[in-house]
Amino acid sequence: MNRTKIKAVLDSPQQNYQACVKGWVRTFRNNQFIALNDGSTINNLQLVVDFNNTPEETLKRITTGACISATGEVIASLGKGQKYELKVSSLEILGDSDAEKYPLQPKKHSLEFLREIAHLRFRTSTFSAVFRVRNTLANAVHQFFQQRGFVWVHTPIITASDAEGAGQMFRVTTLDLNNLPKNEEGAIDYTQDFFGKSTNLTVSGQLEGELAATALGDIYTFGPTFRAENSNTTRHLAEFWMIEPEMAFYDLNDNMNLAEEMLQYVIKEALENCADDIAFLSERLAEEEKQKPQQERSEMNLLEKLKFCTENHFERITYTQAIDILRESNHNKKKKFTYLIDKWGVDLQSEHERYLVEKHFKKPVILTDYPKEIKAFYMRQNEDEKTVRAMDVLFPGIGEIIGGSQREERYSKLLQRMEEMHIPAHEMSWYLDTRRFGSCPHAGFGLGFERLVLFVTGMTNIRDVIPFARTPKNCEF
RNA sequence: UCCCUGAUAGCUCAGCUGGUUAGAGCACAUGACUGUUAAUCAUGGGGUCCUUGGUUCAAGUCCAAGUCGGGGAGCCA
Repeated sequence: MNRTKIKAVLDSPQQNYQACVKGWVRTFRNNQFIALNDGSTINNLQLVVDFNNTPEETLKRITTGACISATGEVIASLGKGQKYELKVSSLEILGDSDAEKYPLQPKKHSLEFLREIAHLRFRTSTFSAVFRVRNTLANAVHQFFQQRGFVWVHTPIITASDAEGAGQMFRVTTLDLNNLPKNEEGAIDYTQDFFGKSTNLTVSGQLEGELAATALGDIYTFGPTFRAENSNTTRHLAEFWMIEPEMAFYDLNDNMNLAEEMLQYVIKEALENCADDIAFLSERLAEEEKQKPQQERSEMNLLEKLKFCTENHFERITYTQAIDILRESNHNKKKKFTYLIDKWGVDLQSEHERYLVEKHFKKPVILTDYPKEIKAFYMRQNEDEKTVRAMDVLFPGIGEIIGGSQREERYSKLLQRMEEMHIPAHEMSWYLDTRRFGSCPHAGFGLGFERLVLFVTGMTNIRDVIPFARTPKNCEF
């Protein structure tokens, strides 16, 4: 008999038919009730075993974690708590699980403990839900861009350019680290390395994305990105996935519209396609928040928060307006900020971003037109000569989820800015060629995929939304 | 990297101003029960108290260094 997925059994209006299911035992109650999960849905199928006519040896092998195959009739459940159950007529143990050694128990485990057994945490309700949502979001990102005629471009993972200035990079080499070749000056001789030069893992596909956008029009990248920063936070990974759209003929306004539309689209897709998972995660988060003092609990639950985001426009304000709001806030006047806002030009700390998003506007906020001193060289300079056409999308609980800008398309302005910021222009002639030949206004942004998954799943540590997290001092599995 | 904080049974945790044989719930094993929902009841086994060094008659408990975890900050997506 062909195997039926548990999701299909539970979703079907049919009953009183024969079916074969396969999956992993979550718990075995009362010597007759198996809660079986096969990953197709967060919901378990209850199997009812006739223990009087089942060998003692078989019953003993039905343990938490064991993999089994069961055939029988799907009937309306006699007990409460589930619609259907499978009355088992034949049962086979496909893989035993030594109950004494299997680390997962039918009880709540801490996320910290599960992180240490990341190879098994897929088998928990929480993590299977998280990774189904992650999949749906990834798929929705592609759908969104493909529907609009964007071209998915595969930018390189190994790069030779170290001029992007976006933080520490991981070195890529085949040189023998115990016996490094030296040149006449005593420095490492990279001409003997695999690529004949010093190479690193990419920190961003943006610059290559711009090359493609100034020919294909609208493009996006979606791939792994690497930062060797010694960041120990709930929002940073050394290896993460980034989505970077880049659009010819877009200005900052178009850029903001696209960012907002995209976020709302993918959240909606998750709400529609992962309703059970998100309902479970919403409940999980509410339970977790019960431990917190009243003041720190969020006003909306996860489900409400997600719906709110899809139904309301994001607030759009300039850096200058944000500074005014912050400076005039009671929070600032009562000196509750660790870093008080006194003058224009300072970079915003996360406490300020959180205040704007979580206290003042209580919704996602897009901040634009930052002082040029605190932003990257490639952002388009405004007429005021002080600010650049940058945008940061800030989300409650997450902070910056998107960073982007309209790009500086004017060759001389770009070159001047690179000189001021000590970016070696001679190493980036390939990038400057886009401005030298048929330059055009364009814009783009970078979306941290895991931060999006964090927001939609309501998880609070980024290490829990990627299967195998890479962080400083941690590269297990 | 900086600040705060933690590490005791497979898991979650208690263990007071240092003191004799380190506890609980869950898990596991055995038995009972059999329409359960993290099933229930009884009994039982289970410990490198993170590591190293120090103080002391005596250290799970105090001190120092280290390792790893958690929260916050910086960097950013």
